[in-house]
Amino acid sequence: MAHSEINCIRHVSFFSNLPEKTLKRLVKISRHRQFFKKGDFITTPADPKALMFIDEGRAKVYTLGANGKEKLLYFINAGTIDGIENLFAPANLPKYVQATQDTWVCSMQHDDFQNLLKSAPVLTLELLNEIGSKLSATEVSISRRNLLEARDRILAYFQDWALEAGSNEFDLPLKKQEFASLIGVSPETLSRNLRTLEQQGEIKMQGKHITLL
DNA sequence: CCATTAATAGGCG
DNA sequence: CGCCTATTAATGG
Repeated sequence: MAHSEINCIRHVSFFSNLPEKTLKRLVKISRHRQFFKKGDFITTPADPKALMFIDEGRAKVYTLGANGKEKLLYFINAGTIDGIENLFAPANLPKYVQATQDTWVCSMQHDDFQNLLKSAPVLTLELLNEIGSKLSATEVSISRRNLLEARDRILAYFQDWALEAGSNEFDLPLKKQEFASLIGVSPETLSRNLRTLEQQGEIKMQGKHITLL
């Protein structure tokens, strides 16, 4: 199926409610369907990218910890955007975005985007809302890492995913390895905690299929 | 199938 | 809890 530039923009929840006129202007300043194969870096500290969104595929966003190990920050999936924060602070923490499967991204240059913001108040408002929700998501993530024990961090994520799935049963949306990195713990520790949780009757687990009890 | 990657187990600091 | 290593499971070609 051919790539529709306007639909590509519209699929981004952040943009979907904008008037047609604004969408067209967004299309105009966008670079479309840039391909990255699995494992490719979409963004590195040396090559920071503009505001971008995933048209198709999936990528992980991470920084490096003191020991050089990667610390997973979050995933970006089809229809989500990333890089908003760069509009305000060009140089922030070293960030890597790496495709975890074949991925197509569309992107915009910050300058172009900012110019557009000046003449599109609705877009500006949407942008603020997006930033707000991202900020609170980040706060949740940080507080979980700092305040909760590994065991409770795991359960916190499980509860989120159960809510998303609308069921007590769901599949892990990532590899356990990646989950471990996300909650700031080694794969071994995650594995041990999962086993403990199972023994305590908190969860049931068959591979990636989790049941919250 | 074989080869590679992911997950688990156990020992130890 | 992290790091290391061994073993087993899952995955991909």
